[in-house]
Amino acid sequence: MICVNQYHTHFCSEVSESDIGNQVRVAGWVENIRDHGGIQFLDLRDHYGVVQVVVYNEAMLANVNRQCCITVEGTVILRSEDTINPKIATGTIEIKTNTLTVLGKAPSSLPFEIDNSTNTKEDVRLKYRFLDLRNPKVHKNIVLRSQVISFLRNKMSELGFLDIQTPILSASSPEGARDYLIPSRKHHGKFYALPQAPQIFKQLLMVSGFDRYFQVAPCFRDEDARADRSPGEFYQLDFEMAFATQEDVLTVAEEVISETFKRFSDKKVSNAPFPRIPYAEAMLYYGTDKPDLRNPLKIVDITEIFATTDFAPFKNKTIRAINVPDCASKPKSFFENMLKYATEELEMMGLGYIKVTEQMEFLGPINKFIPDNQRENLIEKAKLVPGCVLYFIADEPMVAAKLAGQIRSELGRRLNLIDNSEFKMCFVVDFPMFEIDEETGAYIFTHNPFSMPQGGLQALLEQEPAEILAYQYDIVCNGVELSSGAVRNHELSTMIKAFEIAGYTEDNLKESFSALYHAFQYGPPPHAGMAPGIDRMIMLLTEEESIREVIPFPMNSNAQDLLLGAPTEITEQQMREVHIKIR
RNA sequence: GGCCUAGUAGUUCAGUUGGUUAGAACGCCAGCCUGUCACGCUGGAGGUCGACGGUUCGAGCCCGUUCUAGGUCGCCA
Repeated sequence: MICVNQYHTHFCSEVSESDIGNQVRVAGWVENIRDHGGIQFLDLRDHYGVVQVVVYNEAMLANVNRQCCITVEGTVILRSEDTINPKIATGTIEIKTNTLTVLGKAPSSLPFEIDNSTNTKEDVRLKYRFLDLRNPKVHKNIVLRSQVISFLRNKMSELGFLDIQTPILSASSPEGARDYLIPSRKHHGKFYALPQAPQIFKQLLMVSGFDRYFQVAPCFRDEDARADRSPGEFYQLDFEMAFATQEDVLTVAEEVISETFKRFSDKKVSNAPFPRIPYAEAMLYYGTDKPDLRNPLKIVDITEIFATTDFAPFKNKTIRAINVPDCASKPKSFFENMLKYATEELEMMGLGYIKVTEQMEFLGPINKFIPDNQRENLIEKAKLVPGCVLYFIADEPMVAAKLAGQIRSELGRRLNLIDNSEFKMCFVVDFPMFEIDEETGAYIFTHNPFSMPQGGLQALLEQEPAEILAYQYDIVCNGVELSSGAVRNHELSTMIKAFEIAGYTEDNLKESFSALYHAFQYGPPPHAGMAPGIDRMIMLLTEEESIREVIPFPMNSNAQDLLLGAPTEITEQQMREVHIKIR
């Protein structure tokens, strides 16, 4: 693979015992210099690896600093037994330098230690990202990213999907995130927008008769960053299938996702088929729509046990409970700390619990509020066994569900119940189509106005909107939402009705989504798709906590590119051309 | 926009109750060193303690304002 030229005959990683006695040339960056007086050792690193270079003439190192770029010509020699370095792949040999040429100088003082760059303040790293990326650990993440994307592309092609590019300069969409806008020069006062996702275009491709589409799609959203959310732009494996059901999409997704995770990780990965968990069950058992299935704890609803209670915190509340096995013997501090977490972090009024003794007696202040005629029922419902602890969470229905979910996660963390050596996947399905806006009391789309309601037009006509489910699904890995997708609503009449429920007229629809509205009059096929987030996948594979660790040139959390300085000011002339004035 | 945390040497950090000349490690510079691989040894340079204002005899430390960064809530159909 190497291109033999004046710079190198071998990559640093390639020089081996089979080259002993031969003249070789290697090129790379000086990682370290150890000067012993009369003899100097250089660690020379390129993209592929590291090799030790020996210099017997100090004058050769006149302009050589760490991280400068050099090429070295020399003889490969075997290291003596006692000087072998088992820590590096080329540790049995070294290169005795004949000539050393500096190809690119570097200053003697660097902004940070390359080896340790990941511990440096992020703004400094990002300003010198080109140096940060020389850190083997950071470098490796980008290599992995490339390999994962290449694997995904091959896999999708293998499954018959066509890689089709959709426009980057596109139109602003009325729903969803804030758009990145680009002023038009030729059309005074008008703007392009960068796509938040290729949603409309991929649906149009389905109408165009392409059966299976995919794209490693850049998506742009002008929203604030999070540790796992890049500001500005991110990549999705966007795909869509014509004449497809929800199951068809899930089958493709679980094959692609499980194979990718297996290929690029040593961890145990869920085999297909992944569990399909209805949204309502996810909220009940896990208290979240992105359950971490590595956590064995499950939430149970015991509202009926306390139906007649006078205990004020439980009265007329939804009550959820979490059975924690082998927990009764935990020290007092464990329970105190959990209470502290509940009251301080979650702002709960309290966190009741009972301990179950060997004799199946209940200990704890909540005990006296459990009606005697419900004790057997509670044991059965919550599957109580000797030595377990049952935590109680009482509140309004949705609040109780979410708090129970947070308590469940925290218990999992504190009790080390999470097996970090596996990737556990699931699909969360059957999301509700509509929800009630807390401020206005009106129905709004829960997720996506393009989803097909389960039961179609008839359901929209006959059912209570809050009861209607959508063919809408998420893929979740270890509690991280990897993507969402849906069977799309391709029937204009159904779409009109759905928009009507959400308070929009047919004219609104026609105006906001004119392309779809127009195209769907010309024989749209049923279609469905999904868009797993590629950056998130790579984060999971590399176990990085920040998405910026897996993006070559990320923006900082304030949406600035510290290398190029974006966003930058532009000239008066540029502004005039696009008819923009800054106030 | 709200909240939390942080900001001290090039980097990572320590800095006691407010009290002498603000320290350490790594890096850098000079010297010594022919087998190191986190080389070693000796010496040295390097600081607007984020900024501004206040309290005080005296502020890195206390108070106020502000800026920057990271996290988080809102937001992300």
